[in-house]
Amino acid sequence: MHIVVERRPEGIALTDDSGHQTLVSEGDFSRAVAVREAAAERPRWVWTDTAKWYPALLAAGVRIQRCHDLRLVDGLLCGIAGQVSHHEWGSAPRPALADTLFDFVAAPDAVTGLVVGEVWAQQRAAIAAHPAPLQLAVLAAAESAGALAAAEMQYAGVPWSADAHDALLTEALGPRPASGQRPAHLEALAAQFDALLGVGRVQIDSPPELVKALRRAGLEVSSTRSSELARVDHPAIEPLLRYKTLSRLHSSNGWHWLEEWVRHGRFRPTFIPGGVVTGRWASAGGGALQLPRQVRSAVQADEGWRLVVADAAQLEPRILAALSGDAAMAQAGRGADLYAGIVSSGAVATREQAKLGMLGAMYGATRGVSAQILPRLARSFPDALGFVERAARAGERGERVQTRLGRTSPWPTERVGDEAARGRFTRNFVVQGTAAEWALAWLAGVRNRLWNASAGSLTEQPHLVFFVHDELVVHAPLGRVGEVEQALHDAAADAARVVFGGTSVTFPVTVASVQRYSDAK
DNA sequence: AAGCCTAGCGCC
DNA sequence: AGGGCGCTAGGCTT
Repeated sequence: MHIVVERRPEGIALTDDSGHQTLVSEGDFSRAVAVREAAAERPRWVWTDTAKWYPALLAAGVRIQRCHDLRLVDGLLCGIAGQVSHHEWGSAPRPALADTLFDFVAAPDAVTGLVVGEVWAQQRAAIAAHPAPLQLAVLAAAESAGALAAAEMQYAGVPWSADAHDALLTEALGPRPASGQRPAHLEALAAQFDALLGVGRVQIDSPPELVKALRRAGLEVSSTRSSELARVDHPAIEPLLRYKTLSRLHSSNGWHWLEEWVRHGRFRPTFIPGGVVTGRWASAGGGALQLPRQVRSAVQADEGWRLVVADAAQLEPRILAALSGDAAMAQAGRGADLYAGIVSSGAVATREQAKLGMLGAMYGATRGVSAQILPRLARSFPDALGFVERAARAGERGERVQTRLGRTSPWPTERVGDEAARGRFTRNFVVQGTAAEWALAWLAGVRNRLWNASAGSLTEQPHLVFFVHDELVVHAPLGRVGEVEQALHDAAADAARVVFGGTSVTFPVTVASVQRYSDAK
């Protein structure tokens, strides 16, 4: 079922696939479709799937402040129960659920007894029955708020200068070639590589052929990975590595990408809340969460606007400090740079060691420099390191682990012999997943503050345009940059309270207001 | 031709 | 090195 939403002078018109039409006022629309919580002043829309319904509403100029997304909460609850959902939320939804938005509008009196009402009641009961109902309710609300923000960000789009993008491509690759042709700079590098390697023409784009050619030239390589090639001492390697970097730019974010994904000065990726098992978002279309630094100078605010770019500093180690209640690590994080604080504590000698060691602790490093540093960190921060160790042991025993707000890791696969891998996964899950919760709370807090400060069209006000795990970008009119910066700081402080219910760990965010994304850091 | 897999690399 | 992703190209199978 697809519903077309149109805003008209007399109200909001909804038309379904069969041409059946309903007309409601904006106020009635909200009241009819939303299930109003008894104690809440603001209506909360309860619907099957934000990603399915909200885009049409946004296109019609309707903004929704709060919702409960049945699909996403179903995912949370099924994850906790260790089960697979019996609902069909995908492309072929169960008719009774898929049609409910329209049913609510068409029959606003019949609130009780409708399927959406039933599923919602079941979900509320399941949350209430959970050992930590308050945390889980927060998670459900945050997940749902994220879904609203995701749809709004796609609607608004990332402001993108196609001219600047084209210019940087031309600078790096040479003029745009005819379709299917290799850009001049790539052509030159490939020729240079062939000449220096001296074994004839090499199919440089084919890893197996490339390995064979390198070995023919007497180089001991087992792959074409850049990190392995970089260790090889041969004059042909430098142009090869340069070729690989530029070829990557060309194929992943070149002219073809630009034509495919940027329209009318906006890049509109689909954000997928909860798309990753840990609760992180995924994306689809244009590789939004892998936007290379190389092209970020093409992300440019509109005339008279700014990009307010905010980044949570050392989010994951701070999350670990709060999760574990490690007072020494909380102390190390009192300043703007937690890694510098670890150095000041005397645990390690350099910031690089602090960073490497903490990443190793959270990812489960077993070898190399990172693993060597671990014992020293464990002496200085036994609670933090003990916390991830316990999560790892649980995973190795085949158990599941939880984030702070209750998102639960999946049951491990049956394969024998992968205990160590399971331990690394659960070790990281608790930190990455709780960091995702903090970021979601931050995002929702920023969104609420922007909402409360604005009326009217979404894109005429300061609005979120981009979110990558621990970083937010708001597109804001020049005159409102100050309040947006404040909102980003305030929401970060709130997020710590929302997720941890109070912690001595601080979560500083760096904020930069810039014309181009690339100028943010 | 379409779908799946792997290698490799971009991001956090 | 070690966690989580998406995407592209090449190369395979169907």
